[in-house]
Amino acid sequence: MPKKTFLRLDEEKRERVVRAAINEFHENGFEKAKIETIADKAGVAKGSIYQYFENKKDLFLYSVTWSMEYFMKIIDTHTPLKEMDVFDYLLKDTRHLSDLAKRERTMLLFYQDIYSGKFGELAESINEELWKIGDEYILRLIAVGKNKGTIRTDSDDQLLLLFYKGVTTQLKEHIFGKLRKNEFEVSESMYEEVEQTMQKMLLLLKEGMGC
Amino acid sequence: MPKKTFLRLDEEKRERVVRAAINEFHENGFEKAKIETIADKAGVAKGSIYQYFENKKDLFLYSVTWSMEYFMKIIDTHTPLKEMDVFDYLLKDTRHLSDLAKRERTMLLFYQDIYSGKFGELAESINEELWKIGDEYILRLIAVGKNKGTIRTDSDDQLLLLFYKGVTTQLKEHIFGKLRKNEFEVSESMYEEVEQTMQKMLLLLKEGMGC
Amino acid sequence: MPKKTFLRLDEEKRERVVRAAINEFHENGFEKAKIETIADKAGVAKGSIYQYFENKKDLFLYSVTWSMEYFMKIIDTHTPLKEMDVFDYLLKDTRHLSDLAKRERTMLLFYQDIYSGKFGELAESINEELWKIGDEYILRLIAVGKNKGTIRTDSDDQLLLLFYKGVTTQLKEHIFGKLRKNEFEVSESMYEEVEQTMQKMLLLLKEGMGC
Amino acid sequence: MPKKTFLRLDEEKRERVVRAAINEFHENGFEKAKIETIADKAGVAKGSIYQYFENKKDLFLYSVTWSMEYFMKIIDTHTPLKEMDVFDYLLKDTRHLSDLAKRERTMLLFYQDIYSGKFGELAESINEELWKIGDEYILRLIAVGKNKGTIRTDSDDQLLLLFYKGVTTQLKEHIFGKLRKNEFEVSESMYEEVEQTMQKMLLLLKEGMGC
DNA sequence: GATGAATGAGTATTCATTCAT
DNA sequence: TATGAATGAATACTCATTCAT
Repeated sequence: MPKKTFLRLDEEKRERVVRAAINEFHENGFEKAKIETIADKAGVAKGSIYQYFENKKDLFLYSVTWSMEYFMKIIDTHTPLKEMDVFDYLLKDTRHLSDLAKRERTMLLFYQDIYSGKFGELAESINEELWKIGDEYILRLIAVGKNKGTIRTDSDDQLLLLFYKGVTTQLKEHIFGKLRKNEFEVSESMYEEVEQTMQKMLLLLKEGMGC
Repeated sequence: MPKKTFLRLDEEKRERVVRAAINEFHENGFEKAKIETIADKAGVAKGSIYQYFENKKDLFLYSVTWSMEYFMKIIDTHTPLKEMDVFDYLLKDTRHLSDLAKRERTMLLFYQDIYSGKFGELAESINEELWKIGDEYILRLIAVGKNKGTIRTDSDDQLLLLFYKGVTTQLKEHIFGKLRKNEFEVSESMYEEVEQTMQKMLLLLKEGMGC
Repeated sequence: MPKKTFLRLDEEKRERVVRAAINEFHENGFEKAKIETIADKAGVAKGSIYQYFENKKDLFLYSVTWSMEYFMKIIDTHTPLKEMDVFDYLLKDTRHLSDLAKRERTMLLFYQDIYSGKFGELAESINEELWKIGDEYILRLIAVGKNKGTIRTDSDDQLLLLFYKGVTTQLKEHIFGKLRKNEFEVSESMYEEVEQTMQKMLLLLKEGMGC
Repeated sequence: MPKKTFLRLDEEKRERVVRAAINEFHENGFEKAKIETIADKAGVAKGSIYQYFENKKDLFLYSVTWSMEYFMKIIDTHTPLKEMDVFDYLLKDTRHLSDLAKRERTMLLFYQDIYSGKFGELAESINEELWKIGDEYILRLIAVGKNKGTIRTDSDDQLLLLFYKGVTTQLKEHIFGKLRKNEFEVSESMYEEVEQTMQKMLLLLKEGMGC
């Protein structure tokens, strides 16, 4: 809900402002984030921020929305929905992560903050919607898998979703943690290691850990 | 790292203070939590808090430690480590959750806040340790499982840990969410539903989702 | 002291701007009155206001002057100075009040604000002049009355002025208060009541309250 | 509605704070009055003001109440209600004004600000009560006068009240204006002049201006 | 040890005014 | 001339922390 003034600004400036906000919110959290710092980072006057947004919270909420839409667009581009396998999707999606992490590190970290509930009730409403969208996407993949015969049909979709999300979320966080440790510089050896982990995890996902 | 003064206090008062702190930190987050409110909730003077702890952060850190130790004790009591199966452990652990949720709701919610990274870098150091302890516990269970032949041996322990944690974490959150919705009042029918979900998830954990 | 630009505007626009200003200043006082709101109310751009007036104060001062001149014109029209009796004047003037209150409520309220000193030193200079003009008017009526023999001659004019103003001001405020309570809808019965109050007050003015 | 903290303070400090507030509010009006300045004038820290009062408005309202009660007390002391004549009351009251003006100039000016409606809706509720109390006082005097036969009985009390207030208010303002011009230094000659004005006005009050 | 009054650094927000288009 | 985006000075209010009693 930015003000009209903000919407009339040219794209470049708008992006500068939002990225500055995202950066500050990620670094300091909502409470400690300073509007002045955001303004400085964006190269505008403090007062201008208030011509663009109602208040700090408004700016924050917009930043959340913006970053989410940003990723949606990217994901849409890279993972053409139709007829994909859940398992392939995982591979593609996870591989894509390291690319993104390099180019849009801060935004990705911010996204993680939101996702992990760091901002608490602040981002809650938006966050819930985010979850729903993601869930529906996966549910469709599951349906496809059942049809194709790659996914067991004796388990209901919601449960499979839970299972899938649990495993993949953990995997992504694991990989992301590794990237962070290397400051997002991916060496060849590490790339292979990650690739192997993914493959193995995929196996567990398919076959389970029992015997 | 409370001051000596605090340690000399009688148990009951100490607990009152910590619980007040936990309550406030959970409700408002670190930044917005007010020392005065904590003091009021605990029925002591604001100044007294500063005779017990160095500062707000100190009190927070102690609250984190305290709540973790509190749960450790309980878990230790309820799940005697030796010779247990990972899968049985999951059932026991998860069932135990609803009991706890009723008796120690706030503290459990606080624990979740910590675990989910809501307090960011603040609780990080402590959090990491927590993770390690939990991980080691599960790793031992995995080793036991491999020995007994209930867990596949062609996957390395770290990967199995990742897999196990992903699934169980998600499951616990799912169940916890349900409890929260019902304001932690567990009906018989709901109990059965949860029980079933657990059983099914256990199956997926063992056999995987593929076919 | 508006700028030339303002004076070149067509009458209608000028009036729109001043009335918007009067409205805003009456509703919120000088400090809290917002230039932007005035601009909006007048249907012009905020920047335009600064092309018309030096600053907020300038606009305010002009609004004061404008409203005063507005009333002067009306009073002049309705109460032809010559040869009128002070007492008749009071009746005419007071009766006129309810008419005005209906047509130009806000402006009248604004006028009252000025008169009662609500704007403090801001309107002081202008206010003083206003007083002088009003006083001279009444002094002339008093002189006429003394000549005609309707006013006692053993009291000096300044004192009589003081006396007259005290009584009439109070009366007007009383009547105005009544009007306001009825939201300026004058019923027949109320009209008569007011009329009687005026007549009785007139008697006291003439004969005093002693016996 | 000051906070408990304020009420626990010793009298001297409380008075220092209120007087500082009155001073600042009178000099700059509500909007432009600075809490920091008030704190400085009172010799306390800015933050302390907020331990004493909820906010600026709270402090203001208390200042109004305080000053009104202050004058009530004084008036009560100086003008023993019983059996006094309205006309004598006027003389006593008015004479008393110059005394007060010297000793408690600022507070008297503040009182005038309130009375004249300078603070608008802010002081309205309190102001109305003030009016009522004052009115009742005078109404009683009028009743006494009618009984004694010093006041005409063919006019109803409310009207007489209106009349009396109109004249006396004007007179007081006139005298106060003179005092202000002389910076509240009363010379002997001026004293006599004022005394005469009062006597003459009293005559008009009794006998009216007609003949 | 307990208390709660005192302190002041820190910050979100407002809005008159300027100025480029 | 009209517009509305940009600016930053100004200020109420919060709250962790200190300290005298």
